[in-house]
Amino acid sequence: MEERSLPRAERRRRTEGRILDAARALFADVGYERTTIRAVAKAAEIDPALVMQYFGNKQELFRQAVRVTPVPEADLDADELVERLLGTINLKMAKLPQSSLAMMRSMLTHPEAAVSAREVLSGQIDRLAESLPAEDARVRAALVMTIMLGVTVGHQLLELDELRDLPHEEIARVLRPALRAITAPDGS
Amino acid sequence: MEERSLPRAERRRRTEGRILDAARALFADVGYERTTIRAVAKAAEIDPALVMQYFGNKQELFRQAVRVTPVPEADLDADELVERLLGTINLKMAKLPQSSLAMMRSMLTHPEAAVSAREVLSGQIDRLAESLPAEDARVRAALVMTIMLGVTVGHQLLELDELRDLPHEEIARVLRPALRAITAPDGS
DNA sequence: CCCTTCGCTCAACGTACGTTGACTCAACGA
DNA sequence: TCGTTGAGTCAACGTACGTTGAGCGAAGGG
Repeated sequence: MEERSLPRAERRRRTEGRILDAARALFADVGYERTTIRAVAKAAEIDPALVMQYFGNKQELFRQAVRVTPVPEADLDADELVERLLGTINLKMAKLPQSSLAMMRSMLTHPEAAVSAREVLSGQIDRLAESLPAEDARVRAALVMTIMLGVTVGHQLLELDELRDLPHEEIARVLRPALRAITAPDGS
Repeated sequence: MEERSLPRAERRRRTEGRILDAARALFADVGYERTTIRAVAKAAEIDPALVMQYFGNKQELFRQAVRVTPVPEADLDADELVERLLGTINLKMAKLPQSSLAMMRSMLTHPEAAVSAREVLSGQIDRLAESLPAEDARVRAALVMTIMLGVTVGHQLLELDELRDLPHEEIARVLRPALRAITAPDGS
């Protein structure tokens, strides 16, 4: 399959994909403000104006780039959810999805990214809180999620030397008792 | 003491103070990129050009605004350090220093803020690691600090509903066992 | 084969920003 | 009192950005 003269639909799909990939990479690396339409276009090897034709404006490009398809999960108990969370750190070592990194990178400085981040976190807090017995379940669930947020930020975005090249099992091993201490108040 | 006609030195001091206060507030609220010299000047009720005369450029203004005077602390053991950390959450309820919030708000999108954040965190990780017995002290210290980072981000910057108006004692109460689980590996 | 559709480029507009240089005027020192 | 210093203002420059509209050329349908 040569580069030129593909069916129109296919050609459109590929171009849109290249734009989204380039946008995700840049949003994840430098955040919303420092990512320019021009830079996205150059990375996707097209003209800046084409980005506008595809997505209308920068805001909408960001929206599409970070759109995360929520994975419907079966009912899990607290311990299983904690393991699932610790597993996402694993994922992170091999790179958390660019869309998530893009959202996290921008959540402190771009209002709409902040809204998305709050929504995603609240959703996960709700799900975790449901499987916690304590009456302060929401507080505990929120703290678990902010802990994961902080570790991910330090590890993936700030790239702290102390965590950078650490086998994910070790992070999980040290973190597990801490999360358990929150999810299982007085020893389960 | 009237507003006009103060001694020159005093007048200079006050103007510089107003600029720095305005800059800190804006950097803390919207981050480095969205904070404009013009907005800082308007908040300080002066001309934008005066900001340049005082600080040279935006980068240097940010540097001065977030400059944190590190408090030299006595030697503390791990438990005392954890309590100290939990206490800073207390401080946060009554507002963490604007300079710290400004740095945190910008750390994911402004390279120099990221460097500062890493330095501050590394310093605290070092200090905490010294008072931890385990051989993986640095990893444990790093995780404790990223946990505090995440809770602070969720609480102060993202302002998650679940944490927003929560008495700091409650956060500390739930968080304490988790931090202890990391600093005191197999029960101290 | 021709007309339409459409992916794509090119050149440009308007704006907001950081930054600069010339200027004003009151405080200051002799 | 007079010349100098320095705080503060004003108008403007250059630039980078998001965004737009006209146009080109190949694909697609009749």
